[in-house]
Amino acid sequence: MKQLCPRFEKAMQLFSKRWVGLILFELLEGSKRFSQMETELPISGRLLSERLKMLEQEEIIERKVYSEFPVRIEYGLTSKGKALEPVIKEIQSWSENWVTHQEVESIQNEN
Amino acid sequence: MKQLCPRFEKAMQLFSKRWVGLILFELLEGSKRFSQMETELPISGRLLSERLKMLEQEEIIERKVYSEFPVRIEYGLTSKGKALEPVIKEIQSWSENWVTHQEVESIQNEN
DNA sequence: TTAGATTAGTTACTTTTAGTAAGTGAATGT
DNA sequence: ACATTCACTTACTAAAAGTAACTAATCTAA
Repeated sequence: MKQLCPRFEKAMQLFSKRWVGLILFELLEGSKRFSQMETELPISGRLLSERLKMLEQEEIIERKVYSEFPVRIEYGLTSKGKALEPVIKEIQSWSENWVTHQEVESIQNEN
Repeated sequence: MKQLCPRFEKAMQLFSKRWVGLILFELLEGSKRFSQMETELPISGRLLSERLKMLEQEEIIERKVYSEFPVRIEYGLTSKGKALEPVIKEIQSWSENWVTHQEVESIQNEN
């Protein structure tokens, strides 16, 4: 097996985990709370928690605890995370140009 | 659940399938044969076959049969596939700037 | 004419990851 | 003391990925 590019492989390993793209898309709008993301994305608490933990470990997002009542925890992008904006924008732009109406329908019927 | 952007969701659904990114990376260099990709990527025949079939259905790649001996089958990008180049380039650029040496080591120890 | 080589897959099986739904714990308000 | 809210966990089932051995079609050489 050839070595391609280890950094690219690592990046793809991250990016190709389900929901990571949508989570980053959300967080590019600004910091969000757990429950807010759970509502806005078609992802369960279990996986959201798992992904946030992983993205925090990768230093792509950071977790901030506000000791209010009820407790408020906000997730936001680090500079490493913000640096992913062009990637998300390119995917967005491709999807607007190339993903057809039909394809969008079929994804919706699944839910 | 909010509606985010259905086209973006569809694109991410594609992109977040394991190996899709690496397959596209490979094909941006030019058309490739099945066995060549199997050698160059850390992916098994079973999944490579599955992904190529799916990408063909999505009209991102096309399959060309050359009736030689032994039979030659080449996979290449369509214009929809080539339009993904900026996405791949942005991921590549991010990975060069932000993926550390350590992270690259850890991925290699897994194999 | 049959045995071997070559490419592009497929099948059967195990392991890992994702999805669902119900439950937990800390902090507070009534 | 009891209910409420948020941010998760846990236990379980379903789907996807990984592995290895096998197949079908075509030609070539003995």
